[in-house]
Amino acid sequence: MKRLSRRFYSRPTEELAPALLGKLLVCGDRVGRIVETEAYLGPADQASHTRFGKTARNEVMFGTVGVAYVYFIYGMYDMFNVVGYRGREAGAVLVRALEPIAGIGDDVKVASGPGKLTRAMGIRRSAHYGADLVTGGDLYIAGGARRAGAVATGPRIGVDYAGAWARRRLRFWIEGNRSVSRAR
DNA sequence: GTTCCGATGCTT
DNA sequence: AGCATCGGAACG
Repeated sequence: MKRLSRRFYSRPTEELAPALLGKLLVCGDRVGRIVETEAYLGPADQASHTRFGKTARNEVMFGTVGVAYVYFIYGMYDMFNVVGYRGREAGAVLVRALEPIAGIGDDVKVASGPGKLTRAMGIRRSAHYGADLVTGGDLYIAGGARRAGAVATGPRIGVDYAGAWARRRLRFWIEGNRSVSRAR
């Protein structure tokens, strides 16, 4: 499978997030189709980890695009993002759900949610923080074989603290796909 | 169907 | 103290 290029990630996350739908996330011999994403922008975005500027946790969001931003939350979940933005900005796309393709069983629920998919795929902050998806390593994104369905949009999940930014339609999913996470 | 809660540890 | 979550319990 062919890795997506650096150029693919060099665009605003609100464009990158829907473009990733239907692509294949690969970690070793495990594969899932991306069916749900969220765009997180630069420091103006009050829901983004970039909103406090560059810190030890989020520094890769300000660095090379096409690199993994993996963070640990709620004491038990790793979340997988890929860095993307255009020009002198910052940002990343959170992958929220995968359709199982290979190596993770065929239970629809196993990768339906951002905390669950990292467990299913074996993605960990300790192993993959800052990993370059373009040049090498076990973790990457490849073009999908099938065409994705229609793209639906809605507010991002779990960011109600972010005021008007919480209401922007920066969540994207493949309409009707059974692996899309249920909103809370 | 809904709402609430605890788990568990890093970040600000 | 709060968190880009989740599964289960309680309730209606």
